[in-house]
Amino acid sequence: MPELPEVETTIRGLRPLISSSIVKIKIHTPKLRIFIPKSILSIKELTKIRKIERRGKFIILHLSNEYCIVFHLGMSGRLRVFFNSNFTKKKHDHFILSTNKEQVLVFNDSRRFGFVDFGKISNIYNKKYITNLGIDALDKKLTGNYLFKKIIKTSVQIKQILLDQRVLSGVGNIYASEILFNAKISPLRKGKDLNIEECTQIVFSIKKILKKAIKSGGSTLRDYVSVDGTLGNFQNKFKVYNKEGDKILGNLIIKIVQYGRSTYYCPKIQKKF
DNA sequence: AGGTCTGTTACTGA
DNA sequence: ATCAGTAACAGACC
Repeated sequence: MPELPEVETTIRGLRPLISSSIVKIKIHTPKLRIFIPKSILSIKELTKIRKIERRGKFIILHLSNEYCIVFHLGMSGRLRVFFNSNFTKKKHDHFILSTNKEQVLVFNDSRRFGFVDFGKISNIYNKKYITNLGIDALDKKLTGNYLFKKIIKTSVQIKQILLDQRVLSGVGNIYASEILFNAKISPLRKGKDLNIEECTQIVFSIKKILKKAIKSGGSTLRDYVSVDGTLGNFQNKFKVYNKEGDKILGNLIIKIVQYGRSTYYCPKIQKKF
């Protein structure tokens, strides 16, 4: 589930690490979606964490030496920060970083679809997983006109387009349904059939829903928690996700499968034609 | 026991 | 080249 709001909540929780220095790194499980580079163990003691950046669903810790550590949370990845004295290693704690301020940063990921990467900043920015990213969903440069131009020729359905990180980055399966409900656009509409006004509405809804979700600390399904262990709240504000059979003003919410993923929507409110 | 799940990539065949 | 469908990754949950 970690989509943009959960990743952004995580980043905000990591702020106390800024200007801390790394004193120890421990890899417990090298084999995640990609292997954790062994070179990460060569980080010199007292290298500083300079700043923390989000790109779509990626988290980048910039270090003082032109290197950086990248995290992707996949489906079940979580980053937690503990004080030394409060920390005991748990199941699926794959990567642990300790600082000179008695902080412990822990990457836990039961399904191991996430990853930890490390390298020179310039090399990381040239990696495919970064260069392929479309404009960040919360970037001011994401406009209705951008979306319109990007999808003008495609017959892919809009739900799938929103999940395509190459078009825009940050939206995942849950928020895609919520966004399209908010925009009153059917998930089945094809990209090339959407006009500029509809694209503008969709972009408006993307920003509105994602910002609202960030304010709620993201959504907690199963066991997502933020860096300090607090739960997200936005799942209580879902209008359609996981609401199959519910009614909104008498209109039924249904579940369909698109591209192998579930989509929830209200056909009465989100008309196809 | 079997189906489902929040992300992403790679492969197939049309 | 583009698109839809499927499988893969690995574990938890129902």
